[in-house]
Amino acid sequence: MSKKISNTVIKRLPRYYRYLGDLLENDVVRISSNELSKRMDVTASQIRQDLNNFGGFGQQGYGYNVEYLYHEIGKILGLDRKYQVIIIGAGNLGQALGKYSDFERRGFIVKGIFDVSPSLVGQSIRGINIQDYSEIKDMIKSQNIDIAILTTPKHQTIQVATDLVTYGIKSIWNFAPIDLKLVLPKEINVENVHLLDSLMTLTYRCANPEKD
Amino acid sequence: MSKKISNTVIKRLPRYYRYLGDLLENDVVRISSNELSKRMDVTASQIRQDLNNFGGFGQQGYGYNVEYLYHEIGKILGLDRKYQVIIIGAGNLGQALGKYSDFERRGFIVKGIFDVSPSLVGQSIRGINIQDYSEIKDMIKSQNIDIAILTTPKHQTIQVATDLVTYGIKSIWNFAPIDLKLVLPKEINVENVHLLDSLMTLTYRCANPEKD
DNA sequence: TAGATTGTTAATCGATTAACAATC
DNA sequence: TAGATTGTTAATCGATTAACAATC
Repeated sequence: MSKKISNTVIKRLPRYYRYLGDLLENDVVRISSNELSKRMDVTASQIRQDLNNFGGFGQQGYGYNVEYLYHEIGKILGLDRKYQVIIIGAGNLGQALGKYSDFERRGFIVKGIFDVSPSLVGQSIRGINIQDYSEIKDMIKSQNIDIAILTTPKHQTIQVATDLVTYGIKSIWNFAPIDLKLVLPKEINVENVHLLDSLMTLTYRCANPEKD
Repeated sequence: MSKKISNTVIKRLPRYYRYLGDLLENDVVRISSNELSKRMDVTASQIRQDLNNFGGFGQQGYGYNVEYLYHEIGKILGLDRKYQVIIIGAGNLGQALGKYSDFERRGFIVKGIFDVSPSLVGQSIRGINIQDYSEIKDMIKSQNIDIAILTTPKHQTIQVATDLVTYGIKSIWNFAPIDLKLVLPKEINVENVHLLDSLMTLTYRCANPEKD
């Protein structure tokens, strides 16, 4: 299938998906790129260009059917299936993600939570036992884990990620302040959430307000 | 002071800051754009262009002094001061952020955590009492709060954000799946962390692996 | 001084926007 | 059919990379 989709486009897809989901909730049946562009504050041209990377989902003179487009983008994003995930690192963030029921609703099933700390192992998060890190290999092999969520301390993260890849993990959602992509084989999918980086762009704006 | 800095550049600054911090920890005294470019996997040209948006921090024939550049970027990012923050929404994520001590180390001081749920109000997170949402106005007025962290449910978020702005909040770190920027006055700083959006770019890559 | 490396200008590349013919 | 709106090509804009003179 055709040419490479640019990263900028891919990163916009979840936002389209979110807006279409809202429209669907509000029983909106059809929408034109122009109307959507006003709501989302992007150009209609960009919406049409973005969508046409994946196919012609609209109809001249009519616009887009909201429900159809929503589901099509969902398919493009891989949301037409469930994902088995594990969480590595049962600290504050790991526990919070484990408890976050929105993930489950979206088809992300937390099959295990792992840590090395004896004080955490054995505790239960939403009915999921925190297991010792040493058991992770078995879990990955036996349970067909799709995604590993990393909330490990910075300096252990590279080792953990390398292990996981050895055990067969193909996709990592990484919360540690490390650029894993640079140390893992390039076919491994890595998506980073760098919370402090995000917060720093906010403090940048505090320190450098727009002058108008 | 001079021309507008583009968003793409601003978003790269925390990453530079992170790498320089690592170098500093490892007692590296000087670094050239070329060497840094290899470590970070960006072009040396881009590093020099980015930095020169803010001034000439290097020296021909020598490169950049790591400690100096680290602190200069810190200042640009507004990290040369403390920030008083409050967290609104004491659910899993709000609590995790409240407990996250790395923020404190970076100068973000959690002055209060707020929720509407009677079962949460009165509980204590790292010595900080969860207060009823109705007390938020006083807190903002009396304590000079710089940043509000929003981990509220989707459908309450716009109302909460609007209130906060009325009470004087200028900067919002938003975890709710809503584009606040579109509903708030444009001088309010908003930085979003859309966790599900991020996860969806990962599932996109699961569903559409690179062919080589 | 000679070598190294920046700061900065110019060239290239990619992403966004505009325009419009195709078509429902 | 006439009006609306897409899909798509062409034009513009901005961001990245290359090149090199300035200079430490």
